Amino acid sequence: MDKGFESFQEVVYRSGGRITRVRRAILETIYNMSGHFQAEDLVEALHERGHTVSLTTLYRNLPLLVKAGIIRQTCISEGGAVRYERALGHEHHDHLICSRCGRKIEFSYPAIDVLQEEVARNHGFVLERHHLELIGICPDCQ
Amino acid sequence: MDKGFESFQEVVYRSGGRITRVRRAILETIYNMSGHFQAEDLVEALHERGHTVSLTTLYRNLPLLVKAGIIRQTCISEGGAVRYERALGHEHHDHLICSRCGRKIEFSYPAIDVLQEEVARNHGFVLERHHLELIGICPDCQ
DNA sequence: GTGGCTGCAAAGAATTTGCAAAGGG
DNA sequence: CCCTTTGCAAATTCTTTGCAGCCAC
Repeated sequence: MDKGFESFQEVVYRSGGRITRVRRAILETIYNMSGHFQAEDLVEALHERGHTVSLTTLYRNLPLLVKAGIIRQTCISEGGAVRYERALGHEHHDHLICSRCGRKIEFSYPAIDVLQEEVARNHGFVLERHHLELIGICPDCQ
Repeated sequence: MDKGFESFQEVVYRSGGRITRVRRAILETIYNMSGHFQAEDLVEALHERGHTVSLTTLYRNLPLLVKAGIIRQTCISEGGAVRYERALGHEHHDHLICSRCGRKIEFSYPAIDVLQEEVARNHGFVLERHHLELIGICPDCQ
């Protein structure tokens, strides 16, 4: 819980920034977000919790939140806005996505990660992260 | 070569459309594209080959080209425009991306595909396609 | 010929930037 | 107190739509 605040604080201070009421509110609201969200969803969630934050401010803070490891961008290919998901306390995972109903299932499969490391090593890369998205038809839609 | 024309023609006709000079030009230009490109790159390439095609028309044709399997959307997470790559005569592959210099390396690793099939099966999904992106630091940037 | 296609200009959606006022340390 | 942050409005960027004329079949 506090872990996120500290790393955010560190990122902010290190870039000459300050911890403000708005930033605290954003952080707190993100802790209570689940699933994928875009900038506008987050503003809405903030409003529901009684905080008034503009979209502009949010857009300015998102990069800091990513850098602090509080959220991460997802690679879900749905046209339009950039999607994020909580990263803190939410292990890395990949997605199975139904192309008919859009249902998203999170999974992780260590054996795949091992092979990815292998590919990276073969090319001399030091792997930082990955995005894997499996698109298909879910049982209900078949 | 002609294979692409035929499948495009089929998609166009099946939706009550017509094969026009502009569509032929787009198709021909895509055959000569390499790597990733966005709508604007394609218009430029068309101009260089002496064809005048508007961005509007291109945007209207991209979905048809995707449906015909001529191009596919890539999942490269760089903010901004949607990226495509040639699909025809260009086997499915995944990407290794350097987070420092942006270099992109294509690879394919059948063993990973096998495991992906396994994951999908475990969840009752029928797999249609996938996107895999490995982000790390390339040998030159280390 | 008729109905789809094209280009232009204008509308839209998501994100960014300029600026003056508010607020953190 | 100084300098960052904020919110508003306006600007940008990418994409979509409306409409009149053009063109494929």
